[in-house]
Amino acid sequence: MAATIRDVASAAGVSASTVSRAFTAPDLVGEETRGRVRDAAQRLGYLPNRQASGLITGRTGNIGLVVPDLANPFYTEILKPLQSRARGADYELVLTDSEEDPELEPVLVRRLAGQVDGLILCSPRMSDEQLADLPAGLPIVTMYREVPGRPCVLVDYADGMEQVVRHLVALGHRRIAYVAGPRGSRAGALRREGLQAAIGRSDAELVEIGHHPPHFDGGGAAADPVLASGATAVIAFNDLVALGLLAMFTQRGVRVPAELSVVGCDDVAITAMAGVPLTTVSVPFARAVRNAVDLLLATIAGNDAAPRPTRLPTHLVARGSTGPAPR
Amino acid sequence: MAATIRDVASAAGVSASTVSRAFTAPDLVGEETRGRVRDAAQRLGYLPNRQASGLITGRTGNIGLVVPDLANPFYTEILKPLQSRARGADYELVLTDSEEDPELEPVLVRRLAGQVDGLILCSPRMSDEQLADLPAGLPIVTMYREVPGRPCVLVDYADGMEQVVRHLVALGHRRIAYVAGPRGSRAGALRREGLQAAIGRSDAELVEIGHHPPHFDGGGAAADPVLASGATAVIAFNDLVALGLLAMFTQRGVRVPAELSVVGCDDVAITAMAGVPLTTVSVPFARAVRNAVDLLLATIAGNDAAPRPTRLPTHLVARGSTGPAPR
DNA sequence: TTGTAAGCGTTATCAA
DNA sequence: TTGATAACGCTTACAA
Repeated sequence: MAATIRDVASAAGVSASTVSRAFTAPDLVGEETRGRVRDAAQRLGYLPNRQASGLITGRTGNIGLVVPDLANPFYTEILKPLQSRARGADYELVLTDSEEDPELEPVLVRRLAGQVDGLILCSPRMSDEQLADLPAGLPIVTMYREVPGRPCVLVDYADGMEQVVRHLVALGHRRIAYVAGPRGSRAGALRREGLQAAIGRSDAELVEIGHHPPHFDGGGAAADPVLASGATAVIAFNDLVALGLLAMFTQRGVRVPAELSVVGCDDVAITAMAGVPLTTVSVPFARAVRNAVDLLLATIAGNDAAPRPTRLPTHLVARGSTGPAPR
Repeated sequence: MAATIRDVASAAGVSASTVSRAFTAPDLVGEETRGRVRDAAQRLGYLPNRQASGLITGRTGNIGLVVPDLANPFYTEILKPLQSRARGADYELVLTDSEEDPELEPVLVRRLAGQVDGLILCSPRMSDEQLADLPAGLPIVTMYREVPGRPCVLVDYADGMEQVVRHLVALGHRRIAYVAGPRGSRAGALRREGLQAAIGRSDAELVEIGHHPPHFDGGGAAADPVLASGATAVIAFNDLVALGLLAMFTQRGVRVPAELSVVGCDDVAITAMAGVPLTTVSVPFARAVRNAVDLLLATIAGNDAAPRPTRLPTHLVARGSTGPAPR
């Protein structure tokens, strides 16, 4: 059995309370005593039992993450920085996949509620009502979704789209296709708005190709409609769709970017590894997740700052998939 | 505040123990009573406090996962099936990145020990001694690494390499290059052994290109040596390296597979999305992780089966990056 | 079938 | 600066 606080106490010849204090409030303990306690603990391999301390302090030492789909690189991209920052603050990370199911999400949140000190909801799919109905006392930070009264971290997709349009127009493109993502997507709505606004300010025109699944195959399915549209450039909902387009264009013998330019969105790690390196809108994943964790920790600590959402800039990364419009 | 077992008890007009039993051993409770308790619990939104029950049962309801690098798709690939299976068994998943640090791993394991009922160690980097020194009472299953006395899930890389060699030889390749991974890699050792054995049985020869980092950039760096080697086919340590090779070959104007065939290893999701779809050795990720979870749950339950490691088959997936050897 | 009471390992309060 | 003691919310003998 693992050593308990009492084992350490008797080994060090002090009471359990002193051992407890030696770890949680060292300055309340005499220097010499503290040394003895530390030694005894070391010798016995004592580690405080988090369940027991949590029972009384009400803290678990865990933070939870809920994402719609762990198979989507967009969501796994944040894992490394998130885990790292959590550990830095001495928290463990509890991971949950909501299977893109809006109804499952609130259930998962409630289930996790007792086992974490706070939650990061990444692109939650649940309705605004469900989001508002979440236990008020539970610290929650959302990413990529705005929730009134809760801290959230957003990225400026609209501006990213503006940059894309400027880039394409500068290259001479005047007819630009857009492959939309799933119908209900909030991120999609933001991108489209930004896109339409930017197009409106330019002398180019936008051809909407319609909604497609946000995966590689979705891009494959959209390729022929894009070719039929007569556009010289296409902007995809996200990088995976762009990669799907790219693959199908190759299959059709359409050269990128000589005949057609392709732009993705998000800049997940693999975009740079594609056959034709993808021009895309870069989301500052590491920064976003750092912000989210910091906001969450502040909320857990009771510093209810951040009434305004944090909005992070995006920027265009021009790689090999875009070039001058063909004449 | 969240409702406690006492709140439910008084709401249902029974004692706390009855409420407890109604959830943990329903058949010990009268039907009518059970109904009243359930109703009251529902009404109050009661969820048992895991810390409190864990304190007495000694269970946490968590299983931990330790991986070397959360930014590596090879490790994120298992997340979805792992999380899913864990949830199916009513466990939460606690995620940890060991930063490829052999010394950090045992520390993390010990830290997690108190907070999980068992651990899955994915490709642990620590030494055999450190592995053997881990707390004996802690249920642990390793993936991709054999540990005497512990259940582990392995995949048959040697046979995968055998299949690759047969495939390439059948296509007429007689001079085959191998780009090795990091020097200490155990997976690499297995692959190389299988490779050498298979080459030995064939009439082809193997050109070893030397050790490279197991990432996209490692592949880029290996590309020129491969070209200089005169090989007509190259097998890479893993898919990322293969993708790096592919990209650099494209840059050098070398056509794949017309002039050179390329083979990866693992079949992470992105291989099928590369510009030239990659021929690779497929690791049955979902099956492997299901096995690992099942072994872990059995070990937690005290069914110390599985003295023998589970060894899963791999299979070659021939895609577009391999073709007949040039004359 | 149900209730009473003890105790899991810790922290917090209070007194010394 | 330290120690007794009472919680925290739950499960589990044991008794009824």
